[in-house]
Amino acid sequence: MARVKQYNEQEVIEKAMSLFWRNGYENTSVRMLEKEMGINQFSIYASFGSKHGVFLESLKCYKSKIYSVFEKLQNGTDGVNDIKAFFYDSVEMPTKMGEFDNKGCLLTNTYNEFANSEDQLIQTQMKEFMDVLKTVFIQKLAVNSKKDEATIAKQANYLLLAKHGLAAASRVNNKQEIADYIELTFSNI
Amino acid sequence: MARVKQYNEQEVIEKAMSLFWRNGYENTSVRMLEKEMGINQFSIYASFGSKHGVFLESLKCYKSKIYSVFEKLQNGTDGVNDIKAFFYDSVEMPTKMGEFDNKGCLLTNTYNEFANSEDQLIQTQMKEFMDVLKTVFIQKLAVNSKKDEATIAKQANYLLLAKHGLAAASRVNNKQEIADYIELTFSNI
DNA sequence: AAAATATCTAAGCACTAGCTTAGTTTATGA
DNA sequence: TCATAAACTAAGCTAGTGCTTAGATATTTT
Repeated sequence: MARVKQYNEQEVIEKAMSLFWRNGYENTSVRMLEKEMGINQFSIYASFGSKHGVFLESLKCYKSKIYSVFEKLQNGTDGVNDIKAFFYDSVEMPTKMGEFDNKGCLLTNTYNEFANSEDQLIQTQMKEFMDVLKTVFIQKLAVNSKKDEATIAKQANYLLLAKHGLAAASRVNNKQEIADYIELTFSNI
Repeated sequence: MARVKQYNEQEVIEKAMSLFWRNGYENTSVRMLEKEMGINQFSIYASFGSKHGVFLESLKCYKSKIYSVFEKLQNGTDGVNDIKAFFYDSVEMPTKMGEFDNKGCLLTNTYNEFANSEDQLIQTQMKEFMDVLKTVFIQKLAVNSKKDEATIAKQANYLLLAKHGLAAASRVNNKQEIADYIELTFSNI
């Protein structure tokens, strides 16, 4: 060994995540990452290989941050109400994480931004995330319910799309409008 | 007068609109516009001033194309069902217009893409569009209904956000999923 | 037919993107 | 103590961006 790294990779990735969350992937340049992460481009490429690599690590970092929220959803015993609480949690997450300028959920934002992209890696990760979410929704919808499978499937799809809409909305609309939206969304279930 | 234009501005704008619709504003370059419109960059700038100018004309062109759908919504006499039909029409519009690769509504896509932008002109146009839509929704919700104003306002907001979600969804989901989403969206209105 | 002038072509402008590299600095192990 | 090797700095690379311009081409009016 020789000279030692003057930065902590976990720390700089958190800063990168915050920037990607604020601006999305395409609207974040490596020069911006440089400033935000507080390290030189050389160090970025030495540690993460590419802008894409930084983004993948940022997604990983985000997932670990929201794990508690997702865990709460999974461990809940209140069926559909757990999903509703999850919607509220998703919207409030940025504030709770101290990311006051960030809007919506980084994963859902990414899902939307990469919807028409050819980036298979991100596409696959996002599809996995959505599939897991859908499975949990289906489980929750089945709790204490006499709904048939087809109805549950429809409602799960509905909630998944509503979650997309929420991500788009939380970038534009105010808290009250979002609350109204969530309440009406679940009044249909 | 001297030499005469070898292209029709209306025709080339329709091609530009199609490209912007497919890719969004940022992901469409002037070189791509050149190829799609079939004219040189000089001609693009001579006719429309800037990429931004081409985009504004494309939005105008799109608005005129969807006028019939919007007219149908306004002239309908079936209250909420007119809005529901409008949702279906919006999703099916690209297909009906022969734009099989295009997804969602160009205006809603633009609204989402420019949500966090500093482009005042586009922002204003989009806000106007959304305000008009909201006003119509409110009118429709009041038809043959005893709902109070507050309920109508909430439902109008809800439907506006649902329309956003639909635009995002129509870029990813299939016809059946979208139909399920629309049906559930209106099931409690 | 020729002068006038608008249109078209293609090259190039300044700038930013993601990424690389030559050369310097600094902590380490012998 | 000093060669070694990793980390760092800063400059630069290629390719792509929106936009401009010099010069060739074509159509119209006199």
